[in-house]
Amino acid sequence: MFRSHTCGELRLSHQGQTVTLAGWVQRSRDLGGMTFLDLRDRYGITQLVFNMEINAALCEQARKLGREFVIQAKGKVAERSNKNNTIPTGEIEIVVDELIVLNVSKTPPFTIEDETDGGDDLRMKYRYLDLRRNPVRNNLELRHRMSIVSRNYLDAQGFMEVETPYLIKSTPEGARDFVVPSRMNEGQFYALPQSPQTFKQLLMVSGYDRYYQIVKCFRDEDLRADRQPEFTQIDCEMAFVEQEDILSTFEGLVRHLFKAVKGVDIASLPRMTYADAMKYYGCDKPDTRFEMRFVELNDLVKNKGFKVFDDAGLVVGINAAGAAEYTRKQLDELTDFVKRPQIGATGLVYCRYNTDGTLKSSVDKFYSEEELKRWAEAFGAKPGDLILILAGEANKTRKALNELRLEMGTRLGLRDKDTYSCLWVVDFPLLEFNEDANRWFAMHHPFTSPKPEDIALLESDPGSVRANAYDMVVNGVEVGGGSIRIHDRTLQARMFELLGFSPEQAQEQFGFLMNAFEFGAPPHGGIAFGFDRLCSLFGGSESIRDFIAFPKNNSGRDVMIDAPSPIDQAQLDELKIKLNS
RNA sequence: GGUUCGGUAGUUCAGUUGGUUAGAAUACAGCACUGUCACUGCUGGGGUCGCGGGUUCGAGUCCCGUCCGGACCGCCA
Repeated sequence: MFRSHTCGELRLSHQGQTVTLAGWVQRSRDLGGMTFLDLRDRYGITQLVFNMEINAALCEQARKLGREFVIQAKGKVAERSNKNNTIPTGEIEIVVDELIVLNVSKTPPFTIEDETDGGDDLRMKYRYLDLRRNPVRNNLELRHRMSIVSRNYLDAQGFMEVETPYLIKSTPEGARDFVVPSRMNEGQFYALPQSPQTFKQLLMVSGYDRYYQIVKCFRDEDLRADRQPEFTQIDCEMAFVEQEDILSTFEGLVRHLFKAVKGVDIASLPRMTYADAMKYYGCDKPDTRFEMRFVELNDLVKNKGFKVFDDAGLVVGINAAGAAEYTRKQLDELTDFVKRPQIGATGLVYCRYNTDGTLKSSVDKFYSEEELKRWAEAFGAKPGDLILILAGEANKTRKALNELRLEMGTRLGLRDKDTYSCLWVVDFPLLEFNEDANRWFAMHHPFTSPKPEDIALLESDPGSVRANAYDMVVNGVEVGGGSIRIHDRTLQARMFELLGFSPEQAQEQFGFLMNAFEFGAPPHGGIAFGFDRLCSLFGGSESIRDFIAFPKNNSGRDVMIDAPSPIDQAQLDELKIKLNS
């Protein structure tokens, strides 16, 4: 062994012991007559000391060591005369009498410190150096804990981890597939799974009635801070269950994770229907750390001569409690915020409830103080509050107000990252109509079952059919989602028909699943959690990249290994692939 | 596909109305220093101002294009 101890474990109780440590040179402090050297590994930092009077040659050797040299040092644990109570090993140091350089290092392009001087770009290029830094390592350690705790919980609940293939079949629904050419089957391609969806359903048919897998999934879509082309899911499926069984089982998982990893007790998760989420928060993943619910004003504001409101499909607002002191400048900022093309509102109406009880609005030319008072009542506003109102086409306006609500929540400090508000959003629509393609698409996926009481509507009004589908939302982040599946071949075939598949196409794409359903498929359903997102949420970060050892950048590139990259003509030839550019 | 912000020393950044030899901090190298722990002090080296074109007597600075990176919209069953 290269070491008897790690750099994080020696204490005063080890005083006098001869130890051998190995690690990286964090920093040296050369005082002339003596040299101090901080030795670092995954576990901590231990100070080595070299003294010119005791061993001049060794001291000279130590002075030559550069940052990130890998060394092995043997010596005696000694009590420090000047202790450093900022680190756990600060009471001791190693009086070194043998020093071996295991490897030299070039000067790293950025400092390997908690507060590094390196920018994101550079740190990604040298990710293996970035991973030496404490903040990044802590994130990966958190991820490790999360995966262990999840596995233990699911194992204790009788779930069995089964691996499913990565080289599978491309399917038309959903995200764009990553494809892999098959050398042995000329002109044919595998696809990487967007999720193990069909396989886990087949496992239910096989009788593995509690399945899980912590598994990579692949979607070839544009990226975001919380989206990578390859990401990890905690993928689960259960047989002989109803929606309620799934919700309680996986509510249990998340509460257990919060308790075991963060020491946080989470109350039983409230439920909100999709319809309510859209009506009161303007999105299907509301951040419920704060209220500020939407209040619709159509009845109060129409036909008073204000054209913007009269012409609007929906007039809806929020009450920013305690924000009445907002200045003209701040209100203009908010107006600019909602008018940005990404948000798309045409303007912002405010109504300030002054602390003296008077009301002041940007539209008080059209509305009397009496009417404004009624607005305030509708919002439950109190003196000192600020009402913000948007108007326009209903869906667009809700979406814009959702952004404004989140912005106000941030500005008013209502989105503390150490506060957790979890809920289930349930009763999602089964289908949504896509104008461009002029057909219905499954909102969750084509295997999601409709609510039994809504099945008749499939024929008359497909858009109003609710699904047995649910999302878990924490602090405005969709951390997981799932559904009760269709296990009946006839209903599944009807779904494919609604989605515009001919029976032949359905058979070709999903025949394996529908055929399986003819051999005794049990009722089943499941859920998948976005593991990277869950980790970033627990770690208090917006970006999932911080919790992935080797992430991709905004354009899906790995800048460290420089992938993707062209391949040799010989490889293309072997695959019978001809590039047309 | 679109919007927006950025690219200047190894690194993080500053750089005035377009005007002298492009600066600071940090890192690095050298010297001095026996209790430091962001050691300290002194000295030094270090620049294709992303790239290409244009305007101008003169461009890091203005214009056009392009490449790279970040955030976002579309997209993400």
